[in-house]
Amino acid sequence: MADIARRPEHRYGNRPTMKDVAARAGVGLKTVSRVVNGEPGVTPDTERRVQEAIESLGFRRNDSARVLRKGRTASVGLVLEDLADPFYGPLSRAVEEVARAHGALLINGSSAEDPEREQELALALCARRVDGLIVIPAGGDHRYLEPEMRAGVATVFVDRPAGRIEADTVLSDSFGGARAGVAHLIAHGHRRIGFIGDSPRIHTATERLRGYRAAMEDAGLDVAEGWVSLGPTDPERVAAAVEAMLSGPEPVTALFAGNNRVTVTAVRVLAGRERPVALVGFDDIELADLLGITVIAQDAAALGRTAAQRLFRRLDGVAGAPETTVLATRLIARGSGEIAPPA
Amino acid sequence: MADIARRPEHRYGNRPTMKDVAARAGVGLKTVSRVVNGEPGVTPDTERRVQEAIESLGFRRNDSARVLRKGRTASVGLVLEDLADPFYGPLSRAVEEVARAHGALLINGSSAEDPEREQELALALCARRVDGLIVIPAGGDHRYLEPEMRAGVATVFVDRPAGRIEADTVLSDSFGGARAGVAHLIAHGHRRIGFIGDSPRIHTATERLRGYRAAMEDAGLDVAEGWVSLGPTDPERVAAAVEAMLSGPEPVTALFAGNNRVTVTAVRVLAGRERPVALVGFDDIELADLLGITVIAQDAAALGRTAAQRLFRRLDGVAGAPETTVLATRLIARGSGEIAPPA
DNA sequence: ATGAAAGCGCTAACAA
DNA sequence: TTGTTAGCGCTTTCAT
Repeated sequence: MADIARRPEHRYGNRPTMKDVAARAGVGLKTVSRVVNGEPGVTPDTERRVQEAIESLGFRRNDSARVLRKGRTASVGLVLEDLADPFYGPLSRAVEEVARAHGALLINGSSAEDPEREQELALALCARRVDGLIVIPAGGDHRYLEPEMRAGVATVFVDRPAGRIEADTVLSDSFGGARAGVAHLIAHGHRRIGFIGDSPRIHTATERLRGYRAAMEDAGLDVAEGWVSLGPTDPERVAAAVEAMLSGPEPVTALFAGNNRVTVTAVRVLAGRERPVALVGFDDIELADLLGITVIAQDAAALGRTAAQRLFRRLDGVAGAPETTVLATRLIARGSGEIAPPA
Repeated sequence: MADIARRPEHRYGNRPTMKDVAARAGVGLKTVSRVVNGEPGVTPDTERRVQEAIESLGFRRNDSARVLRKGRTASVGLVLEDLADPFYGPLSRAVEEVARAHGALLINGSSAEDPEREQELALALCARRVDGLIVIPAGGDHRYLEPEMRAGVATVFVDRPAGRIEADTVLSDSFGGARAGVAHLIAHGHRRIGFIGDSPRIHTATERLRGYRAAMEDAGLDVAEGWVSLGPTDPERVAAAVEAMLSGPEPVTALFAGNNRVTVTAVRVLAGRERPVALVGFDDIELADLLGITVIAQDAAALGRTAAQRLFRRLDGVAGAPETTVLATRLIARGSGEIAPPA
């Protein structure tokens, strides 16, 4: 049986095809196709024979071939930063639900905040001919997607705007949210307020910083050197930044945390101090209510849902210039943001 | 130009194919294929001409067609319960990382704890000829996957075992973890301990209940009626269950929470009470350290990583009987589990 | 080094 | 009602 050993790798584990089913049922290929796809024009008797052949052979239609022929994959791609981040889980789930309502599957990938990996992922998804692409940008230049978009890949950017390219976009109001959060601290009597945010490469980080500065300026307050710290959001860096702002001759009496990771670390550091420090964080966190953390909440699911709806509207043929939607944020006062400065 | 209007829907937005590139570059189709795939046997000059044609046309290889021909999709499917659940985010991310290391993309779908939806999703993924499938079971009968597995779809079950079918499986030690958690409460003096868990349809829920009963029995303690409550984990149901166990003539002095959602609700309810009640929860939660919640932690990422590694080992041709791996859990004492019962 | 032809498994278009 | 033919865009095989 030498030929068995020499047989080429069984494709798909050597699964039966419509041709096999047709042979087994003693009908034509197209008849099988009709039965499999529930198309009319098959007598009940023929249909039964085909069904039997399908079951005895364990046939399942190969959607790869179908896709090739039909030209639509019924799948959309989502490139996000990190699926393990509690902010992106609900976002992804919301996209999935909309996709499902449109009969599409979701393929997602994490860029790990690496622009090259973002590009690699997005292009791999395009090569698989996803019908549409939702991208949470890691990089600042998305011209690499221009040929794809021109070729008909519907694309929507979420959470952060696209770089150097015009495209549909859905954002949260980072500027307005941060401004409101800082104004809230000011309203509670604070004058020396620190801002700790993500790397300035990230659009939301700079927008939130802009909101902070606007609120300070609105109140006629100066921002001293050392009150602003942007950078990676690993616990070590953030903890050091918090400590620095709380030490020295003119320590801040309140902190604005630029995102969920920063907030968590800030809460941990502040928990170990005797003198209370006010805190408002961007993004809501699980159990924040129990810890009394005041936050600027954005609705991750709404972000995903809105983006996916925009995507499918485009796929349904709605043309027109790219649109940007900005979703409002919401201040939730829970205690930490209402602590008064020391007298 | 009537024919333009009558042209069929442009496939893939009418993208250029290798044939187009070949015509443009004045070479044969196969030469383009060689350049695109970096195969040898092309002179630098020819290669340059092909590259130019590729760029000017905005060509990108259609992986759908490639897949059809090659028989491998370089993608794996993951069917989980809900991507928005903080437990599954890290699990999914871990699977993705392993897949990426093997050059594969991850397609994931949420079953929403609905067995029919699980099946629908899993079979849709099979129809797309994913190379492998990782399933977190929602249903209790996976015989529907038998033909697929026989046909060569590598399949691994995670977090909960497969129903009525033999398959590779990766689990956390729910029984042992719960037993250790309840023993911990007993060691701190509790005799009346309540258990609130997920629906008995879910394997981990019954396993954890079994662990609870074992620990009680080990200590020679009876389990009174009303101390055990299994069911949906929505906040209303859980809150009612907690209240019920804390009222009446013989209220429990400690609670074991069967999963992260139950723990969160339990903490909220207990926070509103004056008399302290001890609590140990299954699954770690963000900020649990700050709230002093004692938990039995399982490593979601390790679960995903282990399952994915098993999957790719199978895809690499490692045969053999299905194996079940059980990962250990870890008790993290933070205070809530060390509260003594009222004297 | 290069290309022509066959075919992956399916659907669209058109017979019969 | 049913079947036949011709591709979808690519890779494989085998010539040249």
